[in-house]
Amino acid sequence: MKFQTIKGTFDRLPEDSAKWRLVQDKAREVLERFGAGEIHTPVFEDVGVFSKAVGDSSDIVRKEMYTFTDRGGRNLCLRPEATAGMVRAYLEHGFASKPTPVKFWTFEPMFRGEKPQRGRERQFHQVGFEILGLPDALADAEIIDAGVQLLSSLGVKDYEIHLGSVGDPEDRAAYNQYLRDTLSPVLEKLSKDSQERLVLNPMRILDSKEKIDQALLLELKVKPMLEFLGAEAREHFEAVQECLKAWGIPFVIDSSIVRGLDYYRRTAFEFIHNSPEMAGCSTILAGGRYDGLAEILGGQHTPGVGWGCGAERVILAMEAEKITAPPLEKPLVYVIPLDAESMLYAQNVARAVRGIGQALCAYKVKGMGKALADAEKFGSRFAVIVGSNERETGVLSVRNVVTREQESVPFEDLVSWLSKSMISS
RNA sequence: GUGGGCGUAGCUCAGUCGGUUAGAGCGCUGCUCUGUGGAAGCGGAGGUCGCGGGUUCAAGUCCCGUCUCCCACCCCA
Repeated sequence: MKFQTIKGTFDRLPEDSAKWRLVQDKAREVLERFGAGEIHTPVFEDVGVFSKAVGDSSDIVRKEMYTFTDRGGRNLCLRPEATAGMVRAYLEHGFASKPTPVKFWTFEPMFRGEKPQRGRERQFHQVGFEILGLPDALADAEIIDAGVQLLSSLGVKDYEIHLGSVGDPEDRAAYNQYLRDTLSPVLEKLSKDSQERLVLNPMRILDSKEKIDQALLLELKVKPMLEFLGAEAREHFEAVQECLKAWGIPFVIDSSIVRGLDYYRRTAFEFIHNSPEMAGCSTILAGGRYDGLAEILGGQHTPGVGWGCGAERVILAMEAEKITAPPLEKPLVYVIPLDAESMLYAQNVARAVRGIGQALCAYKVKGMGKALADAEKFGSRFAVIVGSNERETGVLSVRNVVTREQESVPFEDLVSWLSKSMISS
């Protein structure tokens, strides 16, 4: 084979479509009930939209973005995440003058040059939901509720909501300073990765997988971020929890939640799936608050909260929980021409049926047995047999593929006959 | 980006100690078979044994490199 999909990408085949369609349909249904409008931003944008929003120090910008220059010399990139583009669109189209809040939902591919693994592709797909214009904790809670509703509508149950807060920028700065002050004296005792983290992003040391790091954190009794929240951030964090409790949404406080994207403020959360098959890709939905992002993009201050939900991962989670999607529509009829002379007539039958449903017609004349077997292989409900008798009389032989009952139906009555049988079954 | 595992037909897999023309089942397809069911029988198509080099009289098999996918990291949805 000369060509194949490039690393980290995959073909989504017809046999995969039922699950994908379910995810997309439920996202639309659930999120539009929250009042979200469907939005689609371009897959490529000015690289600045993401490098500014996500942060130059983030791994996504530093080593995972697909950037390129077009023929006009423009510096572009394939979008690595959804939020920045949606905020850019919000600003560009003057959504600030629309009633507040503005809610967007989307379902789009994202691109990151990561090393592929299960549940981790270079082109992956996210459902996104954003609420723009509301600084209130109520919006944070609502957006988490929307995530819960989406997963519940898909039948996904075996997960936990981890809730944390990264505070306001000054809280985070103070905490990072605290970490540097506390850990610098013992720099040599940290793992090599964490020594780098201490310079670049000290908070990442907290969720290091290295035992020596964790032991050291314990030994030094390093305080969690949550103890550094300012009064307002703390109040906000507690208000979010109050809402969730009031709505009976279970969650666990997780002070180790660290965002890879710099624009997050205050609330940060992750929905983490429990099944062992999801090890390594257990975060199926994640998000938080990003007040300040609009200003970074050159707009006026616009608070916002949102999340992204990885479609590939949710589908893996559904498979782990043995959830199946409803099958896609099967052919209503399979038309069988019995001789070469009936071919056109048979096609006419199929064309008529397509007014109300899916119709297939055989392209070759085969033995009756083979043809009926084909009707079943294609999954059709009825086989319509067209031979010389049928052509001469205009009365078709319609056979139920499952029950094998057969009756004669005049061509002109076929569509209404089929409609009736669809209702009665 | 680092470390490890895998790779033979569309799918699931066999292939001995390195030995002649690389096999099976399923699937696809043709015929037996021009008016009623998935059968059966007999055929056919489909492979650069992931790719490239090396060792050897001889490589699917041994060695090296490389790519993919998978696993653990990094990181993330």
